[in-house]
Amino acid sequence: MAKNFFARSVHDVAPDLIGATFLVGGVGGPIVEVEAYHHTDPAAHSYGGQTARNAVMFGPPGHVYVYRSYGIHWCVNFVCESEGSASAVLIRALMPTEGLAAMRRRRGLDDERLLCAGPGRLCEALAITNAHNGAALDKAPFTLLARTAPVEIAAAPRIGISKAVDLPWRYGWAGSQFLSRPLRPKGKS
DNA sequence: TATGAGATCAACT
DNA sequence: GTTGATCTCATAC
Repeated sequence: MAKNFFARSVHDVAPDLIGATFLVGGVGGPIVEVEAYHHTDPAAHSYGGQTARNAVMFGPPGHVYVYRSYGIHWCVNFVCESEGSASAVLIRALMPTEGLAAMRRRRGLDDERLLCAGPGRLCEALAITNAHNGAALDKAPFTLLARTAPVEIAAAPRIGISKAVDLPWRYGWAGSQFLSRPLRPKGKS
């Protein structure tokens, strides 16, 4: 995947990541769910300026920002358009297709649908830790392949945040069985 | 099925 | 000292 893929607005990059194949050490699959964050967004880590934790978000695009959430989980972001804007895309879920045995072993689960349905789960399945923080996406152990077929993308409000809750900056593969939550913003079945 | 609390740590105030 | 871009398990309908 071209490096300048990430040298664009998060709102262009985020939808384009849906359907792109993300592998760590050959383990992973097509991304089905992401969320966009940039520094003008009160819910973003980069909101309010650079700190020790979010320094990677202020660095060059095409890199990985990893942080610990709730003391337990790791979450991965892809850094975008760094030109003073410090934005990133949170990878929330993907469809497990490569290295299923490794993912099942790491997660201690059989249910394919739950292997990568959520940021913390995804990181555990792909063995992502803060050791990867700041690493470049175009180098080992990472592999990122642009989607080859068009996909139906839906936007919805983000999850698990307390600020800017209504901003529809969560993007997902419509109808996928591997989302952390169904995408329909309103209404039920 | 639905709701609620606990786990556990690094960064921030 | 407080707070999360979360997940899992237990208990209650």
